[in-house]
Amino acid sequence: MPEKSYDHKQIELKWYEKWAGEELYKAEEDSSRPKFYVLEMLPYPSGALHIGHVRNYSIGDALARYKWMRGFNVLHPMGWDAFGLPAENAAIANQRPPREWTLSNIARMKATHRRFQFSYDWDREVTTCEPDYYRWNQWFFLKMLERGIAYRKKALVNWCPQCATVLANEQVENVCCWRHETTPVEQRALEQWFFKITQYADELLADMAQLEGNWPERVLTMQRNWIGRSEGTEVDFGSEFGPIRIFTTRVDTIFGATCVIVAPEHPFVEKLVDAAGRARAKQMVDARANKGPGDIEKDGFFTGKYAVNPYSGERVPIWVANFVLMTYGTGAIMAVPAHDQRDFEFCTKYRIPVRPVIRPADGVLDDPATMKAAFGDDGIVENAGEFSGLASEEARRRMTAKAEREGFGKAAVTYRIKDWGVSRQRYWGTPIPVIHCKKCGVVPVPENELPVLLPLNVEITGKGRSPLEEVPEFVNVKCPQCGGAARRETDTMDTFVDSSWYFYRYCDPKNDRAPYDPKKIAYWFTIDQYIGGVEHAILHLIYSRFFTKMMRDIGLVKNSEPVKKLFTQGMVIAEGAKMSKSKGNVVDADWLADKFGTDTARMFVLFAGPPEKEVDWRTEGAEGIYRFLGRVYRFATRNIERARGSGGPAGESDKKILRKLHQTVKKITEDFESRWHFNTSIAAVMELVNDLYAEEAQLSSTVLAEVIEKLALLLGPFAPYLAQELWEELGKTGPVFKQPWPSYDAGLAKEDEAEIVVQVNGKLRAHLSAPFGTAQDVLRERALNEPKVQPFVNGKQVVKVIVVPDKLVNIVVR
RNA sequence: GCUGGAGUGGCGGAACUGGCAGACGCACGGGACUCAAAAUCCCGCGACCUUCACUGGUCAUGAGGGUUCGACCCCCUCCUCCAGCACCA
Repeated sequence: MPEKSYDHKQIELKWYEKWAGEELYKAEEDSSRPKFYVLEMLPYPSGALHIGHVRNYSIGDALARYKWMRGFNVLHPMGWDAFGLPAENAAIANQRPPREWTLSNIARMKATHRRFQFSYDWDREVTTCEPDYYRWNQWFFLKMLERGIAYRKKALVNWCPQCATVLANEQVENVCCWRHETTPVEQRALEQWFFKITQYADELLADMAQLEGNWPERVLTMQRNWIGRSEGTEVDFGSEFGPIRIFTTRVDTIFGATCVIVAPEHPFVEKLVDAAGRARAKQMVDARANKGPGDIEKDGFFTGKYAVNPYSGERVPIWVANFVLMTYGTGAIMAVPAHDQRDFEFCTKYRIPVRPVIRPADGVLDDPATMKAAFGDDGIVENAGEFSGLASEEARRRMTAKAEREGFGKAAVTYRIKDWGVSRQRYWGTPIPVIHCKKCGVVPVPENELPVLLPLNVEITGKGRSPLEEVPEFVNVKCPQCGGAARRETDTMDTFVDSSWYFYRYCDPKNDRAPYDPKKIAYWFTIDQYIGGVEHAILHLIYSRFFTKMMRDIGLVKNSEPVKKLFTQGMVIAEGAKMSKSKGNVVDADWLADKFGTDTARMFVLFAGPPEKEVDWRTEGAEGIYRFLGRVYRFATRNIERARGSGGPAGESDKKILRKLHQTVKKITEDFESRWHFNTSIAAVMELVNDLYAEEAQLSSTVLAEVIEKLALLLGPFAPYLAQELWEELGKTGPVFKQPWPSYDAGLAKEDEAEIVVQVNGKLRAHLSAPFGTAQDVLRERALNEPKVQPFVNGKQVVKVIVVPDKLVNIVVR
């Protein structure tokens, strides 16, 4: 029974070929609904694979295999595999585009767009550009257009000069493009397509209540901040040019308002100031657009005009200032320097009076002459006419009521979230299915003409116009309504549109009449467990919640939320930078899989740390995993003959190993059920194998057989190829991960005797072992008589002895 | 600035409910096997003190304080790092 050396290449290739094309995970609809797990692995048209995906994949894959072995019928929607497994779930694999189509497209994008990183062997089947997705994205777009959820308007939008495209607000980080972190975005006024996500702002917020506890708190916090709901009051300040409407959450402070400030982009600026003033305002807008990360100095000027406070009748100056945003509230504010820190800073700079009108419940009004900072808390309103003496909250209520009664204002809710700009001037992405006709206006492409596909003969110039504009066959069309000459829309959709609903398509991937059959969705949804990266907390995860609500309103789905439980794995960091698709840093994972095999690569990624934590990517430790797998393989192969025999000594070693084995099964089972800390699961298997090496010679055939079999099963989720190979070596057939997960015997896992720790004043002094359930006073006596304890107790007074049954004795002396 | 999260050996990380701090792995050192090397197998590996040695002890979980018989874990104050948001009225 010579051992075999571990040849990962030969093993993995063998099973790769055997499994190719097989539907290994096949979920069927049955009376007990299977679990629905989704890994965030998107069939982006641009979907390149990166290490973050590899990690995500490894976590989800191990988990899905485990669930599968537990008898859960897991729908595990992987159409392709990061580490060289064949398409494992043909049941859900997307219907692929014709191969030639895909390859020519890729070749073209590769050739013309160097920035675009491809890291994967495209000759293997990889989901890339999907006419299927285009079709249904377009279908949804038309439905949204009908309902006014998709609309077009001229708007100030974020423009990345490097990408030469428009970006959504969500894709702007630190005023720079998410793909070019040092390139500030510009503001441009362009005709753009939008999705009215603001219509769902309230619901997106309210429904978070049902996600509480099932989604990571930080994701919910981020979404809450992003939606940014605040309740307040809109108030019209009168002026000779008509009312200037401001928004405030603190109308109770309005008697302290000493000026009105409008944003430099505010439409009133035109009327309020002369050409010089307009130039100055323009300057402010530009300065803000070009500012780098960090603060800009507060800056403003007086317009020379005044507005009237409708509550007090007081005339206050109107200013223009750079810190007031056109994109929030009404684009105009009242400045209450005494009770808002920003206003305080601004007004002190320009010597605008500070007038306190709120005092703490048990204090007095601040003295403006000595104030160092604004008093921003609620309190008691003073010097406010009929409202004097009221608490802030009550004052707000009554003041708002008065505004409504007298028609100069109203209660209002403002959101930070803005409508989702989906227009992109990129080549890849779903073409927006509308036609512009001089006579008929915007005409939707008729449903039976979908999908509108991308032309292949394009040149990608990066010049700031969609490359599609340069393709006359694509652009010049007949108007579907009047038949006259018309132009096809050349903007393509943000790829986040694809990712907003792709998991619905998993449930019905071959449907060619609709994106999916609502009955199938009703069966599968809501997703039980979604696994993805934190980096999508506010992009993808808000968009897909919005899409679900939109689809529900169209009558396609019944659920209001797409995902019941969310798990966000930590990002992969390398040399201080996060690994992401847009940077194309993919080499390491491939290199790892190539050098040590996919089993080692997958297991190493899992061993690197707990999955919710960030990991610093370094490959030094991978050899340890490779060594470990080799140890397992050699142990199994050299003992396989012995394991087939019978009998042998049933000695101490047997007992010890059996106990360790059952403890290991218990530990890994628990890790899978609760924490998903696979790093400790793997450590546990390593411990078991270390013990096996120590006891190897003394083991009986029976125990060897049990141990090798369970080892194969335990390794199934982490190292599927090796596990399968061991399974075959054992003379068993069929895929190892279709075997039931091994059970453990709690009795066997238990130690014979409890090991009791003896402490003196909390310091460890001795160990003793005693049968489980030994009486407290017996433990107490034994501990006190322990020789190693004597020197610390002698000559001292024993004050107290604490006994924790089966665990510990602590002797307190003085 | 605000909101989350985290600080444990040379490194990644364990310690799950307040009960043996450093599991497991990497790196490193030593030994066995070998003509030799690789591979493999075995042993050691927080710091300091003590002992010829066996051993024994002290200090250690970012810093300081508190609660407790007992604190990496709970509470207070502070520091540092990471992430998200950042003039949101």
